[in-house]
Amino acid sequence: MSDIFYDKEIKIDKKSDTRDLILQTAAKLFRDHGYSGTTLRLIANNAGLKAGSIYYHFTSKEEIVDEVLNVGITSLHVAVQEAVAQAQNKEDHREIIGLAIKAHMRVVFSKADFSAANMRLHSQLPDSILDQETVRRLKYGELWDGLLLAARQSGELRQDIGVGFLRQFILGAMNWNIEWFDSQRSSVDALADRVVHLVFDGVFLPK
Amino acid sequence: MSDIFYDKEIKIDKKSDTRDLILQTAAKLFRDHGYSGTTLRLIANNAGLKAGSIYYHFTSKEEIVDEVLNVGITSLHVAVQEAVAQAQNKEDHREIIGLAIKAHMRVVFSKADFSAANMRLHSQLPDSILDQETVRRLKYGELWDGLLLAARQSGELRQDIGVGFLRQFILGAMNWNIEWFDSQRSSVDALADRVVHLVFDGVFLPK
Amino acid sequence: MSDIFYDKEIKIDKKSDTRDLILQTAAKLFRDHGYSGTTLRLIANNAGLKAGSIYYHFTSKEEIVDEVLNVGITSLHVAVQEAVAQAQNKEDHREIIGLAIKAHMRVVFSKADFSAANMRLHSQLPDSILDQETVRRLKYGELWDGLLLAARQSGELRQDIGVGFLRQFILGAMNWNIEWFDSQRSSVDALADRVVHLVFDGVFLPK
Amino acid sequence: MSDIFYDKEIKIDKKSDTRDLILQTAAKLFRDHGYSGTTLRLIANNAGLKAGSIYYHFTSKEEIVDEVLNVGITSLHVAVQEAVAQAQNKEDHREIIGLAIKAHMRVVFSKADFSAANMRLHSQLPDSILDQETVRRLKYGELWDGLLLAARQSGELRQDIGVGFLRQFILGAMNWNIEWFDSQRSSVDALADRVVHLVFDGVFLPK
DNA sequence: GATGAATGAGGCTTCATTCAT
DNA sequence: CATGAATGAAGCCTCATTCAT
Repeated sequence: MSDIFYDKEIKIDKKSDTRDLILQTAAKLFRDHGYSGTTLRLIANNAGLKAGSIYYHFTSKEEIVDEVLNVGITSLHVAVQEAVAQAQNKEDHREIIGLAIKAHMRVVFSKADFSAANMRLHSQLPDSILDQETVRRLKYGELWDGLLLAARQSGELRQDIGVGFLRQFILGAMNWNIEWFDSQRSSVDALADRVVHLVFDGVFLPK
Repeated sequence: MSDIFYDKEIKIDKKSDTRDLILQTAAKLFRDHGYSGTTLRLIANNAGLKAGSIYYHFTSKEEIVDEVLNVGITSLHVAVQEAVAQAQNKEDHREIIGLAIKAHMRVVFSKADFSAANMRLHSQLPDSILDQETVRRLKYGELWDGLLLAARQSGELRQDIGVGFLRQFILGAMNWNIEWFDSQRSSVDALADRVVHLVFDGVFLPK
Repeated sequence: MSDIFYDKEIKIDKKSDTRDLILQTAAKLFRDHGYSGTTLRLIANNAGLKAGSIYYHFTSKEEIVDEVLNVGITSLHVAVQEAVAQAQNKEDHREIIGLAIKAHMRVVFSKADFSAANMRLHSQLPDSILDQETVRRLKYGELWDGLLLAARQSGELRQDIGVGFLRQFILGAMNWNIEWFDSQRSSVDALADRVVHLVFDGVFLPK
Repeated sequence: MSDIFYDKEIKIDKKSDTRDLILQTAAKLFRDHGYSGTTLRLIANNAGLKAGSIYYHFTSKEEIVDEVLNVGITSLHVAVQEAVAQAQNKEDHREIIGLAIKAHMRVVFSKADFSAANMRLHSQLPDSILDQETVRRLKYGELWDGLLLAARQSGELRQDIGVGFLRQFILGAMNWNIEWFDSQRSSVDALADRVVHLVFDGVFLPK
């Protein structure tokens, strides 16, 4: 995906327009129909092409998923990293982690669907892709673990539950929304605020 | 699924043994490989049959998924209902909802995989099945909404967030574990305890 | 190929009829159109099937070629071996090798086309098959080398040319006929007699 | 093929360099992979072009094969004719035919592969090409028949076998070597000498 | 009840070919 | 001259499904 982060240039690369279009289309379809449920014909038709034409841009279906997954997790990684960097100097871990959650959720619900596809496809992937994807996921996990560890050491975070489990809890609270939330009709930012609130303080009022 | 809940009857129906075996096998495979990724031949072979034989017991692949999904959500519904019933007279909403969470999670990780399949398959279903499944899901949601509404009205629950959203938050916290938790190696009950803890009180200590 | 050598039984194996039919059809087509030029659809149609049905009997196109090649070279090996065995006690190497040549040619032009396919396909095979086929060919070559070595040691054979080259010369003289000879219109035995004659004594009269 | 025989002209046609390159590349690939096994993309890549570019020089794949075949048989025809011409005045038919055989073999193993491709491709050709190619082959056959007829009438050649069959025997002895002989590692001239020897006098010593 | 055998539809992929640039 | 990009047809193969046995 060559132009997902560009800001000013109107067109960096005319040539890769179709390639990017295929990726965007594929991401959306993968997100909605799963790996096997997304056929190349489906991708092609939705991108205004014939199935065979895809092979001018990609060598296989697997190459497409792999790139979709990669863009998805990379977008998340970069966005969370940037969000965190802005609040790095502060010592308020609630704020840092809150910004991370909001960044993650904003990306997951952004137009391209890459990140949503990534979060959803994992269990359906063919073995040939799983390995690379797992590595990328681990790295993203480490980013979160760093944040959580710092917060824990500062004493603000609950101590009785392991960092790994805390990370999974937060991921679940964020990603499950893909299953039901309609970002066309409601504000993702408002959703993210509520997620932050519940993740931080729970559903029950303190006694 | 004809015999998943019976206790005392020694055999309801000898004939349906194979049918149940097919369903159990299918549930596990659906859970792991998704809808399109699970072929009838795969189900048949794993059940010790040939593909054609399945059609003596079911009329189509869709009938199989539909029943798997139905058993899955029904098991959840029944289990949660029973768990709640035992604590119904008490006024402690923390306990009631805690029991509900544990019941849900125990079923999701139970051997048969029906409930896990249900939670995972939703996005990959063909349209022909979606409607019935959506109805069943709604009913299960209402069960939870009842619990949450009572707790909210009692004043124990956070008031500033809608019941529907609270439900989704809890579902996310419970179901995401399917994606990573290995129930062969760790205790589901211990996992459930931590989920209850975090869902109730959040990851941060009260200030 | 399960029944290529049976004599009396009318049907050994009803089940493998289709399988054998596919092989026979494939052999003929491979012989005439080469490896890539022979499509599964072509094989299927000529065998009265639809393309997909072939996969009930074989797992891939390569499995089909491999078996065709195997039957082809095995038929040759067995036929030549038997022919030689009958004249083994004699010391007349002209007769032994003459019988070998006639046996090879009779098999190459027999109805099934397996041997003809084998002789022709070699250069077009995918790498995945080449290895096994090469092994089989080498064994067949060794059979001939044995015959030629014996004849050479007896003093009857020309000494100034290596056995390996003699073998290739004889193979060429026999197999080239596949390219032009029409076994429907002329006698293969008469052809074989002339081949024996020329191979043994050359085209020029002794001076 | 526009410049395969020129000696003196420095450049007939600069433009046709690429055309010739394509033909040379195609000849080699056709020889090794057969007709269907040789794709235009393969030819293009090996010639340092993109597939589409070939269509500036040729109107179709068939035109390419046709020209490759034509160059192949023409090279043979010319080479044999020239070889024979030099010895025409002599009455020694052994020498004349020996020179013809050596000329044929030298061309078949020469770098360009056109003749080798011709000898090998025959059985895999699409109908649309077969007719023209057959005509060319017949003419080449007549050249040989002339030589053989003269030798036969002089009494030197074996009389009991038809000229047509003698021709096929000699062609087989020459062409089969394409299947196994590695001209990079051994001398084609030495090979040709042995072929001449065996073709003329056979594998057995005269009794 | 179950299986062997077959099929039509459709999946991923390759190919010869076209054509605007 | 050459290429980038696309296409329709076809290639190999898999799948849900059928049905006689």
